[in-house]
Amino acid sequence: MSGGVEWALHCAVVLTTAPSPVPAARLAALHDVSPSYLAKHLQALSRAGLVRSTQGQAGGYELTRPAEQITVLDVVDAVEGSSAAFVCTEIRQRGPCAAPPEACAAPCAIARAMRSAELAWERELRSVTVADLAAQVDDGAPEALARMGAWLSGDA
Amino acid sequence: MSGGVEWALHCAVVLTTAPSPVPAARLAALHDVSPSYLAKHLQALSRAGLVRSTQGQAGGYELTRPAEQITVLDVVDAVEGSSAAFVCTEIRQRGPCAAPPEACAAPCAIARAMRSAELAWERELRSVTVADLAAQVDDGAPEALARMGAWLSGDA
DNA sequence: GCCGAGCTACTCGGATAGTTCTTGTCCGAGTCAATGAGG
DNA sequence: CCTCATTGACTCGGACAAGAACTATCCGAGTAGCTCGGC
Repeated sequence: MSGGVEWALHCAVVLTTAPSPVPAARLAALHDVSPSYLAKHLQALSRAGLVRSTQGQAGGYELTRPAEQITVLDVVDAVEGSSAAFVCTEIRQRGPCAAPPEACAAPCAIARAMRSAELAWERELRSVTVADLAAQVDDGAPEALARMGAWLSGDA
Repeated sequence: MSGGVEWALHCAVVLTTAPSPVPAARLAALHDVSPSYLAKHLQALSRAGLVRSTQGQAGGYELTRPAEQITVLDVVDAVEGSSAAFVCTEIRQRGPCAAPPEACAAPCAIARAMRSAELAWERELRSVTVADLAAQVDDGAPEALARMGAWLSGDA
């Protein structure tokens, strides 16, 4: 899985506390990661409609919806692409013992099992929102999130 | 996800019906895939202890356990490697607002959410055995599996 | 003091190289079965 | 007819290239705010 998913999720969590737009460069400085590369992933979030971008001075990124309405799956799909990890190439229809096409209306048993597992994975990620993550962070280290929000808004 | 997982699963299912060892070349011919590349994945299965390999004439691969004792997760882990897809790089400990190391004994909320999803995925794959897959194939197309087994053992 | 045109500086967005991982291929080491000679 | 050494061919196993995807970077298009002159 792409490592940018982790960055995007952390950005989404800290954006929860920022009242005004935050530039990508500042988000990168907060996490000490490559600014240019982080920008790429933030663009993916923007294309998916999770964040809104404003240009010019005092511009940056901000969430478009309340954090309670953004699931972890939304962020992962935005960065990774929503395509399934396992793709069935229908090899049962190939070779000397190929199954007739009319018998292949339904996906094969292997594809069904893999799809079922992916659905379980998605269901789990859909059950956690960015707001939940922020609440857990605040439970573990109170005021840490607030300090980050203040740092993003104000001083260097 | 690696495409070889599909090949390995199909091979495991058809090996259910073969009483004697089957060479990799014949498995490749049955599915009309690259023999050399399929051999690579069968070696992975062998390293994981799912299949036994015998050399020389009349050699080939055969399952080491009853198909009821081989889960889909076993095959996927053997081919893909059992490492987690999401790896937390602990970026919370970096940057100007870094969390103190003593507060990071437990994994962060993001890593927990991703891990939980992966566990759900693994649980689903662990609940399906190769025997289940074979039974479903036989339900959908009766005798198709038997025909494949006969082709593997005997004629060209 | 108020308004507006111009300007500057800052922002995002997509197009551009480098590196790692997956895909695909090949040939050598080892082994089993068949074969033929000998007893 | 039985035994056994030899041969042969077939098997796996790991080492070797090609392509794609991820990682990392840069510069141009566009915009918001600030500045300065005019009214």
